[in-house]
Amino acid sequence: MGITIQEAARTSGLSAHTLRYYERIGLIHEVERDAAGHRTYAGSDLAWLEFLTKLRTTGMPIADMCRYAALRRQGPETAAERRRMLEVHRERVRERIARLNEDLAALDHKIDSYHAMEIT
Amino acid sequence: MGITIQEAARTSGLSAHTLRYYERIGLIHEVERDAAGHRTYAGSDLAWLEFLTKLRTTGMPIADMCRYAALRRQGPETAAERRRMLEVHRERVRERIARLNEDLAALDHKIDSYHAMEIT
DNA sequence: GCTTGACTTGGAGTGCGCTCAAAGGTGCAC
DNA sequence: GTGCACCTTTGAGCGCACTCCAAGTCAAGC
Repeated sequence: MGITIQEAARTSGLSAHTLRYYERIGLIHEVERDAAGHRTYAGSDLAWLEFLTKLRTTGMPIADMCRYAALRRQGPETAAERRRMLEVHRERVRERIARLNEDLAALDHKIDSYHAMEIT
Repeated sequence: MGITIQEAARTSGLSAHTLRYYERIGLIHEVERDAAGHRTYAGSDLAWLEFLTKLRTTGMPIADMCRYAALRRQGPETAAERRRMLEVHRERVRERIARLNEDLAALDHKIDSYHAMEIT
């Protein structure tokens, strides 16, 4: 029961290096070990990793993710605080998407002007 | 004619440090100097900076921006290549927005589940 | 003339998020 | 039982994009 670090790396899209690093800084809680001392990742670990990578790709700093992970380990009484963290983060993501859309429009405009240059 | 580096910093949203850094690495071409050797930024410099910051905030690496800047200095015969660079970049930006929207939806879902926890 | 303050330079330092190196343990195939 | 692949650890190193420092220049105000 539980998959190796290489399999977990392939599944999560992170490197084995990064998985160990995440555990070291407390982002992932103590992964189970087999008799040889090798890590074996459970389904719950993979689900958590998937959520973590969503936070990462949406730009949450590692430090905030650590804070979230610490709250999660403290138990259900921290649920409201975790929710607030996510809400604040969501707002930032929304702003970033809005900003990206604006800049994308400017980029479109610029590219159009290059096309115009080539035609004339 | 031309504004000081501090004013250019305020206008562009970059720091004076960063403006000098950008010039050093060739992102901005030799800014005019006054009698004292101080930089004086022209309107065209500010327009270029504004465009550069759009490239940055949309995630273009500095190295690519340098390449774009170098092509631009070479003159109009590089227009097609610059356009292609922007088109490639635009595609990446579109993908990133799409990915962010997906992750935003997942975040919404997660926040909803926290709300559900609190109600029950 | 002296202070003040904003500017100049080259090079070193910083923070983030990994990424790798070195040295060693474990278990399976032959 | 030897080789090999794959795992372990601690701690150092890296790439990016700045960011700052030290030492110096210059113009204006008193």
